[in-house]
Order: sequence, then C-alpha cells, then structure tokens
Amino acid sequence: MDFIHYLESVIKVSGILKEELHKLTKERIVKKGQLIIRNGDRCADLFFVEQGLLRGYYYNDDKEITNWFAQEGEFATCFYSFISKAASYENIEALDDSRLLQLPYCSLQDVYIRYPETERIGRVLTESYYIKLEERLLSLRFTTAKERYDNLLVKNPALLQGAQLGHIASYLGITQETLSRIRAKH
Amino acid sequence: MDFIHYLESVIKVSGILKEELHKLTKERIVKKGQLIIRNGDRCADLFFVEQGLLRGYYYNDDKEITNWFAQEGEFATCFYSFISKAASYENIEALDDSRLLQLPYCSLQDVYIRYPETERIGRVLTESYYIKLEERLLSLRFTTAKERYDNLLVKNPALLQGAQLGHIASYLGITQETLSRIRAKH
DNA sequence: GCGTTTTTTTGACTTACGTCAAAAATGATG
DNA sequence: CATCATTTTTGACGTAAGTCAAAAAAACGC
Repeated sequence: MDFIHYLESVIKVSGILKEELHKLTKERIVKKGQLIIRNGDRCADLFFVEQGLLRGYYYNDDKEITNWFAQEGEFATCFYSFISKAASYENIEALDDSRLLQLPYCSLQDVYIRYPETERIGRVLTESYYIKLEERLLSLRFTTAKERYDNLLVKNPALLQGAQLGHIASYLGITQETLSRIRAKH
Repeated sequence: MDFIHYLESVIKVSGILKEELHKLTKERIVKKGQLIIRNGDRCADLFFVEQGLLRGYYYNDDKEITNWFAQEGEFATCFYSFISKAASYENIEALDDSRLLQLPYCSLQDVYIRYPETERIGRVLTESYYIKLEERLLSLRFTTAKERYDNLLVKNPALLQGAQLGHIASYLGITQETLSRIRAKH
C-alpha cells in the first residue's frame, strides 16, 4: 500500500493535490538500528512506512518502553510532539532497513489550508488512531499478560519476527522475564 | 463556556454557521441518575454539557468501570459508537440534574460537508482527546494508585465532590477498597 | 426521627506480575 | 571458530493492589 493509494481510500484525491503531495513529500532511506527521532527533539514530520519497520519508544525509570510499531503501509510520528510542537518524549528507531515518506508539519498545515478537503483525512485518521488507543488501554487494563501475547500472536504474527522479545514485552506492558515465561509454556 | 464560544476558540464561526448549528442542536434537560445512553444502543449524538455532570461507564466482568466524566463546557459521547456507528459498549449517566446540547451524527456529517472549515474543529478536537487518552494510559501504567489519586485531587478537586467513591476509583483504575485505604492515610 | 438501602471503611488473605541476579543461548566480528 | 556482546531463559523472592466478607457510616423515603 503506497501513500497516495492510502489517501485515496479516505478521500478523493485530485490530480493537482497528488502532484502537490508528491512535491511536499520526501523519500528517506534509513538503515536498521538508525534513530530517526531522538527524545527531547521536536518531531516535525509525519512518516509513512513504504518498506521496513519502525518502533516508537520512550524511557520510564531508565527502562525502554515500546509504545508502537509501524509496519508497511502505516503512518508513524511522535503524535504528541507533532500536534503540540513540544519536544518529543519518544524516540523513533528503524528495526529494519526502511524506506519512508516524510511530510513536514508545516507542509501538512499548508495543505490543510489550501485544500480544505484534506482536513477530512486528518480527522478520519486521528479518529481511527483514537479508537486503536482506546482498545490498547482496555487490553492493558483488563486482560492478562498471556491473553495479550496470544492476541498479538493471532493478530500480528509478522511483528514477532521483526522485533525482539524486549520490545514486544514492553509493548504488551510486561517485563521481558514474564514474556519469556509465557512463551516457555507454549 | 457555552457551545458557540467553545467553537469560536477553535475556528472562526460565521453568522450563517452559528445559526445553522443553533438549528441542528437540541437542548436537553436530564435528571440526576438518568441514563442517557444504554450500552447495546448506538450512540448517534454528540453532547455538550452546558450545566451539570455526566459519567461514561461500561461493565467489565460485571463490574462498573467509569471511563470518563464530562463537566461543564466539555463534550461527551460514546466515541467508538459515534465514529463507527456500531453499538456502544458504554453507558452515559447524569450524575446531577444537567442541561445538555445534543447534535446528531448525521447533522454533524452534514455540517462537515456543507461547511468544510468545520472539519478542522473535528480534527483539532479529536487530536486533543487523543493526547488526553495517551496521558491517561501513561498514568495508568506507570504511576501508583496513590499518585493517581493525589494528581486528581490537585487537577480536578471539583470532581471529588460531584462523583462518588466507586466512580472515582474505577476511573483511576483501582478498586473502591484500595481508594478508601488511600484516603484513610490522609 | 426511624428503618431501609446505599456507600464507605476495615480486616484477613491471595495473586499476577515485578525485581534482582545469574546462567544459557544466540549472534556478530575479527 | 573462538571471543565478546547481546538477547533470552530460569530461579528465588517481594509487593502493590485485588478479592471476599462483614462492619460502620451516610443518605433516602416515609
């Protein structure tokens, strides 16, 4: 799924807008292990993963906590920083050699103003991310560590290949040790 | 803070749009204890609390879990149901005699289409609710029960008047018993 | 004001998961 | 392929908060 196709699934994208977006958007190739956003910096770009895998994480009490993964065909950004223009508390790291599209905040705002119909994309996307976050909160609060792991195993087995145990564990809200014990019992 | 003033803080609201919104919006008076949305029903309205206090809650394992409170000047809806048109898993209850403004989903969609600049309100509002939810998740995950209570005490003392202990407790992600013990130690 | 229901508190006990530490497995590098 | 670093597993023990149950306090209806 490429960027323009994704947008076309949400709104009609005119030829002019397509061209405009193509101009504003920059392709970026990153290597496995590369840090794309460092916490403390402002995250002023919206990324779209064309190929590869990204991880958003932060530190809590000196421990790395993975907040999200972005797989091919998904958006990625430090949402809080991107929206509020404040410094990011998250880091973004490439877990694989990846090809990204990069759209600066100011370009996006510009598009919003010049093509008001794009506000709809922003709204619909944000709504869908809200729903996902709500589901995540419910799952962290009311399901056991094992249920969350089993659920991920079913819903996103690809992730368990690309990311390592510690990343998955903190993403699921548990320690590495606990996840290892869960796996040991099949 | 009334509805129109709130909107005006986000975008310019033309006279025509104001009138339009006034026409589409219905005032609704509800009594303390009244159920406004029942889970299983679709929540097809966006509410704005002009006066009073609402509570959104759901059941998990036969236990009531308070998901949010909406105080004066705030919006309230079963977000998931409102966005997706699916049945709501939440209930909405008035914790006080309240005066609400009620805007139906279809009217809102209509406004979005006829006044594209309002998409911006939808987007900005959703963004701000996303950030709040993110903060909520972090707080549930990384702070102790006592820290969460102390924090609420500072940030929203009014809530501790209007709502009862059980509501507050499940909102903070703890049991009533635990919250009672926290309070006992000043 | 008195009895009934609802809400809050207190107590004894349980539990899922965390912590700390060390061993085993895996993988990268010259 | 031997070495060193990183990742995963295993073990012993700790703890914040949950559960169940019953008493105390507050709120409500008549």
